[in-house]
Amino acid sequence: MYTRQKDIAKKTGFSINTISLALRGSSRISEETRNIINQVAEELNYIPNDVAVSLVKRKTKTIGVILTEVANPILTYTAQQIEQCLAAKGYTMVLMTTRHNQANEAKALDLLIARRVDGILMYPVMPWNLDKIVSLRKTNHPVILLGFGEYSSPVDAVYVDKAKGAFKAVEHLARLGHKEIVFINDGAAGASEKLKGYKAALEEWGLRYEPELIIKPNGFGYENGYNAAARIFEKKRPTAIFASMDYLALGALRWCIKNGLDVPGDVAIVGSDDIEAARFSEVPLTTVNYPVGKVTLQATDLLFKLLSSNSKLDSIEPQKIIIEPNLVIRESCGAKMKKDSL
Amino acid sequence: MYTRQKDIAKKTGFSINTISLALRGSSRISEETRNIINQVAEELNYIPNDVAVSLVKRKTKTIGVILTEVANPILTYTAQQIEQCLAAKGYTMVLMTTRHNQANEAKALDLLIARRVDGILMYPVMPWNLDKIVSLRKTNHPVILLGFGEYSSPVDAVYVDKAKGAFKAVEHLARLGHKEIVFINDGAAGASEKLKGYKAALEEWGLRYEPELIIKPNGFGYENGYNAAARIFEKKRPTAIFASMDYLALGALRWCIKNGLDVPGDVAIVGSDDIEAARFSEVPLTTVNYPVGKVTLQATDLLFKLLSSNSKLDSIEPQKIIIEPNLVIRESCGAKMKKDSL
DNA sequence: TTGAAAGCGCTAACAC
DNA sequence: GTGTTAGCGCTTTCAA
Repeated sequence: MYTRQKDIAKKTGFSINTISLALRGSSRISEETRNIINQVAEELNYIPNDVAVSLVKRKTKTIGVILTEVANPILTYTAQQIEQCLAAKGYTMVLMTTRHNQANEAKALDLLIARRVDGILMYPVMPWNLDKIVSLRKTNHPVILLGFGEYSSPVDAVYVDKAKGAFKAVEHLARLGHKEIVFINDGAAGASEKLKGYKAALEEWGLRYEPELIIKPNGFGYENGYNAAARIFEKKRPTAIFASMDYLALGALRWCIKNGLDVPGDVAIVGSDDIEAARFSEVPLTTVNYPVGKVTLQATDLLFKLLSSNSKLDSIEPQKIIIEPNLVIRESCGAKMKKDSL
Repeated sequence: MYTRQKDIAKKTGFSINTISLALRGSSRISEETRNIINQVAEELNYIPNDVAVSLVKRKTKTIGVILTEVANPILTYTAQQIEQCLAAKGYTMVLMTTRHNQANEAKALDLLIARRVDGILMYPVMPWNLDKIVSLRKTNHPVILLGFGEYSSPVDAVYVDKAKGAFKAVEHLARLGHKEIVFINDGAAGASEKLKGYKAALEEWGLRYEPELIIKPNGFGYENGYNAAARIFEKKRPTAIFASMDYLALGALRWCIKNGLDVPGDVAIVGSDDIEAARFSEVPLTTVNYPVGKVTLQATDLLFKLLSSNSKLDSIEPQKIIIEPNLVIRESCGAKMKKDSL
């Protein structure tokens, strides 16, 4: 079915070894024979067998990428960026998703190791339970963790400083003069850090922290944000809302408008993540972004650094790279005029 | 670094072959020795080397997936679905993106073939230039094309009937009483089929086809839809708009609202693709969906059918599977009352 | 400049 | 039941 070097050898009369060298452009082979060999290879439609190469080289030029899902636009974009980075270096990506299930994650890791990927980039399901990753590191398997929050275990990781993001959002609102800033905080990974940032910003601006202003939605969706807003305005009249996810913010935005509140006139809203829908909502949403590009770039860089180092992983200190998010200012916070947009 | 079967053999005193069989649970090996071997394997932390297995079995249990990009939500979702389907069958996915560039596509194909993937699923960059795929098929490489439009070449493919989708959209508008239905039609793959569907629906409802109602935007984005709407209303007062992509529809929607037109009261709007933003727009968008689940399921099914058939690909007729899209009715067309939603 | 031999880690066919 | 041998397609010494 496939042409092998052996076939070219037979046809040209050279040894397999010569074929192998010639095809790889070795200067140890005379140009003349190299030409002959290349030509015959072409004729026979020779396609190298990377599987065999991987076996002898003990390198697959493949990186495993494990995501919790890919519906999340941030992860989607991450996957895309990673693929590009890897392709540029001649590497290939095996993509697996865990659907937030730890058993799937374990299976994925095992499979990737069995396939002998050279390294792994992953968003862990449970950022607080990283034993497996730690032990993989001990057996010299490079795994870089990406993420939304801090990792305390001794692992290599690149993540976004969520506390800083929340701080920036709340500070921005405080600077605009808001005194009562609601925080719709989902319970997902990073929730406590976001809260930390929220509190820090309040303190910085001399505002009192009021627990009633913290509201926990019943989920991560649009509807949950809508309902959360309904709950808030039942008893309070805050002038600003910061939400830990854009969908929550968008849901709250919808509730406000539906109930005759002007955004940002009556209430300013800031979300988190900068998903696409944030840009196209009825009032374009100001939001804390997640710098996907930086994260993936740093992560792949770190990975390749580990791959090219010839010392044992065990002898290298785990590295943590922290990325700072930025505030994307649109209309929903009142800092920018409506006229600017379409 | 890695434990090999040889190491287990040495430690237990059995031959490599016995180890191999035992680890695969062969009944030819006595339970006793199997237990011993498994235990030692565990002790030594044995992890099979799939690369070696692939080499001898001439099967990699890997499927290559080539997408034009992954930012497009449809493709994202596709990638996710495919990964799931493949994982369920013990297959793994190598994902590559072409960024709509034919050279990248060719490179990706070559690489995947060199890696000896068992099959390929792909969204081609140029649906009308499929020579490479055709010749791959001749050399027994199963490639299933997914897509947005028809493929005329002799290839295996699963695609959505765009003409039917356009027909459904326009018919719906006609049924609601609209006489002047604008068609914002991007020039991408499938444009002519969509036009066919548009015309067919008009004819079915006894409406005249007016070329001035067909408008070609200057791109695929939100702004292009906005500008297209501006151009339309300069000279016409249509009551309905059908757009070949949701972004175009969303942009048109924004223009209408900004210019004091009520949607759907004054003008009804229908988009295509059912991207997420369609659900969360200021007026939730009625749109023709793209049944990703069905497409991927059929595509993987077809692929596995080809993989399990032991006759040469050349002797099997190329198969084309056509999927019919559905109309997702929301508020922007006026068929559903606003009260229903948040 | 080219070739011979060994080996990457595993499975398969056959023998015992 | 278990071992022996050969081989998957390639690279890598080492020799000529």
